[in-house]
Amino acid sequence: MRMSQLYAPTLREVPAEAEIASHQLMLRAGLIHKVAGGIYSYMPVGWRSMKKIINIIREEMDKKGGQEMCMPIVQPAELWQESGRWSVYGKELMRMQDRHGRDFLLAPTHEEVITSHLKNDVRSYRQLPLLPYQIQGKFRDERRPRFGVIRSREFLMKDLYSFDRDEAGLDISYHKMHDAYTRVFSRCGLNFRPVVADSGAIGGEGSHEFMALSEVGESEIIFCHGCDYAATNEIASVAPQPTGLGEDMLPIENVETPNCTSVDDVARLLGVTNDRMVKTLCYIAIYEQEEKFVVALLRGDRQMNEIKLLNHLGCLELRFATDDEVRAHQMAPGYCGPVGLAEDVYIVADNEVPLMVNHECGAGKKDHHLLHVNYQRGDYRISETADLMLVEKGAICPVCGKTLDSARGIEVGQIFKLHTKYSAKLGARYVDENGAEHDMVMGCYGIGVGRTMAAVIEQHHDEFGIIWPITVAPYEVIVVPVNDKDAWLVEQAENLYQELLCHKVEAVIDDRQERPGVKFNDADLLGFPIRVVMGKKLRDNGLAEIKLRESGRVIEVPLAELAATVMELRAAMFAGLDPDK
RNA sequence: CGGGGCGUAGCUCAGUUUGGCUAGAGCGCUACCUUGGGGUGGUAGAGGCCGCACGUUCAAGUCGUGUCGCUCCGACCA
Repeated sequence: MRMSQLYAPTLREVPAEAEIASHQLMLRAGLIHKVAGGIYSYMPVGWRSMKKIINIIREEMDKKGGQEMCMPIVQPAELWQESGRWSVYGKELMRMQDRHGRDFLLAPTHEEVITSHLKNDVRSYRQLPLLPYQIQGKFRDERRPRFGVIRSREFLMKDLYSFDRDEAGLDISYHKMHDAYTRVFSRCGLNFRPVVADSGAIGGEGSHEFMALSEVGESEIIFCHGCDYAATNEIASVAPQPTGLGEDMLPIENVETPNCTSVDDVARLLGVTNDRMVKTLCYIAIYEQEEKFVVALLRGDRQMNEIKLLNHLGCLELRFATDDEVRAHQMAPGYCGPVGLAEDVYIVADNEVPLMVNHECGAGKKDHHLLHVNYQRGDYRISETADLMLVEKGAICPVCGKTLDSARGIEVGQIFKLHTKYSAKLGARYVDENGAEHDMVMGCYGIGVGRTMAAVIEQHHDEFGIIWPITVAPYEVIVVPVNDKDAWLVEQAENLYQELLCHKVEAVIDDRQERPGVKFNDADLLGFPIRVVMGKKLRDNGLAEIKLRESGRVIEVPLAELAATVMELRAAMFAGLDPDK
């Protein structure tokens, strides 16, 4: 490609709308254009990089027995009514009607369609397992699109679905995908980590997210330095650390605590630390048919993980109870406590709470708290205990007992075990060797392609621009003749360029009538892994200069060895990102 | 969805407080000259529904109402 012809609308200044480096660079390098909020075009240079990522994914999926296909993004509501998601999925699901007034949607994911195909096409265990996949656009009407292509509404995703005859088969498929994902992200040059995850609205048990480590990531991950434990903070658990262990149980005291409605205030007034308190949170759990008042108990210094609570309750939504709703259950807002609550109130406690000795808590009466409360003595009732706390840095690893650390990550992929959630609803069954019918056992496995590209840039850039790993670089080499008035120099550059093309090297020649500084800056911005500069030194000493974008290393090479050297360097870069080497 | 900020040239932004000539700058773009190893210097140009609508006024980029869009924080989310 000739730089003079390349459709790469680069920007010298940083567009005002972009906050993070990858978004700014994608805009500045002309990789993407915004069409509407959360909706982007991939421009030619950006799309070349996307195609590289797609090909890597495709190769790894095919290696594991995946079979590529393509499903529609516009789907009829009936399918989603059958699976139950038409009513469950919220406003994120883009719904619409056709000219006849029939309901359709823009697919945010494709479980329904693929499952309905398998239902029609697969009868026998002999046809399983099957691993169909596609690389398709998806649409989710995000409340708040952000960070360019990282959280967009329309996005490109690879989604593979596994269909097995039983759980053992699912385990095999799941492990295949875990391995494939590790290879995909390694080849893309990402610093990533698979972590145990919540399976969210898609449902099912067993899930890993693949996190590209980055400070601008939207997810927090909790991991252990002492062992392999790593999980999203949505699901991370810890070893319980109840306070007061070994103390004698003291009699309950009712004390006045005027105007102290927060844990901090009360603890300060009583002269205890927050971890000696139990906080009582009142929620309204919203189910499809009903609403339920829920009291949740947590050690005073912990934060509630509402995702855990929501999953535990099995409800659709969760909100704080209003002051009136709290009063309706014989409690005072700001002074709630579990002691003396009516029998019909559902009380769920974090695992730590029932083990705590002599804790303080609200008295259920305005301006009063109770001291030395003990569940084990029967001071109050708990309906159920569960893991409810939000795990933070510094907590204790549930596996090895060491201290946990935290980091932020961009979620570039996720794998789920769906089990029979969709096959049962949609009737995707097969007959085994004994003639018995079973639901197929499913898994689903997604990779955000655009997000992966953004994560690569987020991890590989400097103040001058993008530093592409060669495996996903739009072009591999740029040839820069320094002086376009020097015919001999231009000719040498052309020769090299043609020779590289002959060897299937993806090369660009900067044939623009620009100052060297302009060419160098654009080369840095666009992030070509290898830059060849031909200038004065070539004329005077017969030496061209090769500069590597990543290390900044400069090598001076005689003209005769130039092409061979470029190809060696290129091969070494590929080898460095090959998980088999 | 709640709260804040912003919509003026392709991009970054002045101008709006206190309404008043023909709406500005830098970058980019076009032509020519100059320069030729890190965004060279110069000359001449092109480029604007001042987001949209309605209203107030002799007069609106500037004031009011509405609306659309963008953005940040929060809530939420495979």
